[in-house]
Order: sequence, then structure tokens, then C-alpha cells
Amino acid sequence: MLTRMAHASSLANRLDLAQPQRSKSAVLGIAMSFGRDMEVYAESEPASHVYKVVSGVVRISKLLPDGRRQISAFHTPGDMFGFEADDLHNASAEAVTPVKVIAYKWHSLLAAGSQSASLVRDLLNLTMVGLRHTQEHLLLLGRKNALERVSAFLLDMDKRGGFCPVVELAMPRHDIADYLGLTLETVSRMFAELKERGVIKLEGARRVHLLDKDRLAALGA
Amino acid sequence: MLTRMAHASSLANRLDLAQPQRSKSAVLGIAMSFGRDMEVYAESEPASHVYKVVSGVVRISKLLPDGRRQISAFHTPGDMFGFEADDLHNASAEAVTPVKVIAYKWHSLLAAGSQSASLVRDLLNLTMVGLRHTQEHLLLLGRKNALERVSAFLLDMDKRGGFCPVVELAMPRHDIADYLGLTLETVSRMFAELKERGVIKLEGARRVHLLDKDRLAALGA
DNA sequence: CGGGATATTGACTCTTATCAATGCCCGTGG
DNA sequence: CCACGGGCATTGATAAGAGTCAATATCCCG
Repeated sequence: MLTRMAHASSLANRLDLAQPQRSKSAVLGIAMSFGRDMEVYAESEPASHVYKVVSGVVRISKLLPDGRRQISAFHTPGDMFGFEADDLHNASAEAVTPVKVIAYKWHSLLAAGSQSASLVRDLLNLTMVGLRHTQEHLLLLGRKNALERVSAFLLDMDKRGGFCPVVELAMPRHDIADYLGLTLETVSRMFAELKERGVIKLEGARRVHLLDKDRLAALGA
Repeated sequence: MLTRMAHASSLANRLDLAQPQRSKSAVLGIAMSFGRDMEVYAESEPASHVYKVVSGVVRISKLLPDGRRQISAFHTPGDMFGFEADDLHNASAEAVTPVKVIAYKWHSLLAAGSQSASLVRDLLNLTMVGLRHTQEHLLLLGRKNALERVSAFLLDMDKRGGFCPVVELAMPRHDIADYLGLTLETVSRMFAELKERGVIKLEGARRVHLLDKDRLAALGA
């Protein structure tokens, strides 16, 4: 049981170093770049590859016919995304900032996996980590109020940034709103509220000083 | 690629038939029963097993310290649940109705998986299907209004019940509300609204006739 | 330095939550 | 078999939180 987490990060390394001539289970990825707001893949497009973020930030989102959008995740360097239960992507992936990724053919990963059981176990682990994150986000969307959502968001961004007291937000308010199930105006007001309470300090719209992480954590539930 | 879905259901069969003496990759499960509202496992309890529903309905939920609850899924016969990214369950599982399940040691599954790569691939597929469902639910919680949520819920229940025009709801209004991120009063009002519009007919609180599935689908988005 | 996109702030509305009263099943026991 | 009781569910009145629309303000980026 204790070995489960350990596997989660080893896949990225394995793929990093992969060279076709090295071993039977090696998988070669191809590097790709995307400009801001460019589409890595679209919803309902064939899901032939999975991706690893090298640099930049990627958002995964779904759209309703009338344009309402829900962002399910932001992916930062080291994250993998694009795993799908069937042959079509059921969400789209776009570059929030200029992005570099490595694309791996899903077919090749599975082929390599039939040689090495641990590679498939790594894929399983990555997917289970994604599921855990998504379930946590369900609780946020279903049961937390606006201030709690924004607080939780800032804490999450902080964690990804390595707990530095200054968080750089890669995305505009509109993306934050669509991630948190709010409007951009409400996100803005909650930032103002947190500023008011002395929990954060804003330096421009994108740079946030977390002055009191304990209080933020108390709010973020 | 087309083989991915096919694997999803084969795991259940493989486990059903499993007998320790039959093959190296067989996995033996143990049958368990739970009365209404009994706990199959609790949040933050060690995650030693995964489960398959034999009969009844199971709810997966997370609680906030102040008692707010979010149900992430209802599991019906044939579904498997209890997959976790780490060693502890990050949600609890409870019987909505009297329930029979088969419990499989996670450790045994992985051990069997090291012999048979396809078993781990089946587990991967089940997890990806769960992820897809959860992302769909994110869109519902983040961006749909009360009427759309209830309509989508009824359509989902209909699908599980095999598209029979009469849906039997196994769970009380409170559980529906906690699944849809609403209050039980709002769920009740939306049922009344759908009844008003001639889209459904109620026969007691738990039996719903879907009179116009097309209109329901238009609402459920 | 200027201009367009992005963000903030304000006034008002609307959906859903909250609080409260009533009604309806269903199972139980007389 | 019927009456009773207790959970569930429905319905109503009101309030609160977030959304909408609109007017600045600010920040980058060229």
C-alpha cells in the first residue's frame, strides 16, 4: 500500500528519459508548443495522445451549448493530462500562458505497458490522483461559499508554487471564476474582501501576497 | 484505441469468476452486507479494499467540519468503488439501501496485476470512467441551475435503470440535494416545477414517471 | 505615453437558502 | 383492520448571497 504514492511521480521520470533504443518499454514523446489561448485539444476530438506539461499552465474545460464554461483543472509543469475513458476527449485543453508540452501516443504507452506492469500502475496512480483532486473540487463547487472558494484557490496556488509567500496567478479573473463556479465580479469582490481583512495583499491583479495563511486555511475549509 | 472501453466491463467478470486455484491472476473477494445508512468505510480510514456492488445503492460523500456534505456518486449493482490515490479513503461510503458488496484486497489486485497487465489496465479504465463522471458533475455543480441539475439527475437515474419510463429513486430528497449541491426544499420545488410543466409525474415521493424525456434532456443540458 | 484589455466597484435583481408550518406516507401496534 | 405516530416531503414567506448590468479604474504592452 505504501508504494502507491511513490509510483505516481516515477512515470514522469521514466518518460523523460525514454529513448527508443534504450529498452523495450521506453516511450518516445514529441515536444510541442502552444501560444496563449491556443487549443492543445478540443472536446470530442479523438484522444490519441496524453501530455506532460514542461512549462506554462494548461486549463481543462467543458462548455455548455450556451457558452457557460467550467474549468476542471489547471495543470502546471510536471503534470500530465489528457487521459480519457473512451476514444474522444470529453473536455478541451488550452494554454493559459505560452506552453510547452510533450505528447505521448496513448497507444504506445499501453504497448509499453504490456511489457512493464509498473508503467500501467503509474498511469493508474496518476488517474487516481486526478480523481481525488476532482472529488475535492466537487465539494468546493457544491458546498462552499464564494469566500471559501477563493481562499481554497489561493492556498492551492500557493502549494503548487512551493509555499512561497507571494503567489503569481497565471490566469485572468475570468478563468479563476470559471474554475470556482463564480462570476469574475464575485472573484474580484472576494479578493477585495480578503484584502480588507488583511489576509492578502495585491500587487497588480496577478501577484498576491499571502499575509496570513492560517486565516486563509481557516476560510478555505 | 477501440479496445479501451471493452476492457472496462471485463474486470467485473474476471473478479466474479475468480477462484484462487483457477489461475495465477485470480483474485478472491469476500461478500459483505450493510444495512441502510451503515458505513462501508469512513473518510481517512485506511484504504485496504475496493468494492463491487452486488445489490442496493451506495453513496460516496465528503463532509465539511460544520456538517455540509457533498455526495460525489451513487453506485448501483455492477459498479466498483473505493479506489484511492493514497493509503487512506478520502471520502466515505455508506449504504443508501440495504447493500451487498464484494470486497477485494487492493494489495491482492495489484499482485495479480503484476502477472496480468490487462487487469491493471481494467482498473485504469474503471478509474478513468469515474474521472469522466466526476468532471461531468463538476460542470453540473459549477454552472447549471437547480432545474437543470434535477433534470440531469433524473436522466442519469433513468439511464442506470435501463431507460424504463418509471424511475425508482433509491434515495431520499436530502441525498439528492447533497448530490446536486442544493437544499432538499429546492429539489422538492424543482420536482413540483417539472410536474407543473407536464414533464414528469410523481407517484409517491420515490417513483417518478418520465413523461417527456426529450424535454427533460433539453433542460438537463 | 497611449490605448485596449483586464479588473474593480456600485446599484440593483434574481435565484436559491433558510425558517417554519403543514401534509402525506408507511409501518407498527392495538 | 384501522388508528396512530414518526420520519419524509411539500409548500409558503422571507432573507441572503451571488449574478447582472453598467460605469470607471488600472495595468500592461506596444
